[in-house]
Amino acid sequence: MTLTADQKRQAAQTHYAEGLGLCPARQLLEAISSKWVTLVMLDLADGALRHSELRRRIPGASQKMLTSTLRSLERDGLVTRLLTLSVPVRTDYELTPLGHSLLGVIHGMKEWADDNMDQVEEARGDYDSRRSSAG
Amino acid sequence: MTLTADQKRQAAQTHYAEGLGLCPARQLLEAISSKWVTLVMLDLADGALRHSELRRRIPGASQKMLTSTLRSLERDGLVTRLLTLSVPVRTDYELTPLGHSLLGVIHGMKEWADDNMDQVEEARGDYDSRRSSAG
DNA sequence: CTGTATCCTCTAAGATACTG
DNA sequence: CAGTATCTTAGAGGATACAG
Repeated sequence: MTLTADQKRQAAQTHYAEGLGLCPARQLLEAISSKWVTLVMLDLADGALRHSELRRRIPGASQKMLTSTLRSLERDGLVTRLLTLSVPVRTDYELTPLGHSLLGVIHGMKEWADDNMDQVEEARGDYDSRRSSAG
Repeated sequence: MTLTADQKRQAAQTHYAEGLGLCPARQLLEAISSKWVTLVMLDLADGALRHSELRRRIPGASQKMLTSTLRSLERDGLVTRLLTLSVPVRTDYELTPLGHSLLGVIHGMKEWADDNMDQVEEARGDYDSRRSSAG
């Protein structure tokens, strides 16, 4: 069978997008852009914390989201999980060396944001007002 | 009226999450984690490009996504759009100084990813095999 | 205390078709 | 060539209830 131009283009797009998913930088971006990842890592920067302590520090995260965030961090080798089988149970989370090194990148982003996001805000305001008025 | 403990907790979570949305670092993360943003910015690093040229370089992005990515970059003051009313029309996109400075952060992420994502990959493999086997 | 299972909502991303 | 409008879908995030 022959493909139409549209079908060929779409196949090329799909192929490219699949390759993109394997790109290291893309994977990193997807890992750290999930909503609570950076907050958890920043809280763990100074040492291990219990699950309940993390909940206290990040009240916006539901229990489910906190657990799933920690699971993916553990899976990625960025955080270790230490389970103590007492009554009641106790779990401690701690950054791995790899996690600590990633913290450097996160701080870089945070710094740029603190220095420049007000400019971005301003640009957004300008753009939006140009849109709504006589444009 | 009185609130249950659950209702109070949830109100606190909502309030916290709203504040989080205003955090500069969070906003930055949301801006650059959208799928095509970094690719577009990297392609514009060496100079202005036309819309059609960007499409050629990033075949995975549909026309709609490329346009909407460029719009949000323009709105954020990271990219300028120059429209030339010839026949056919021509538009050129170029990084602003602010956009160039953000490129530094992006390169930092890319570098960390190139250096360390193989370790992450390995950790994922280990974690998954531990899950599937005797655990 | 910590973690799982279920159900629900909202939106980013994509497919498609059309206009100046 | 560049852009817009509409429809659909997959998945992240959240609410709730339950379990070891």
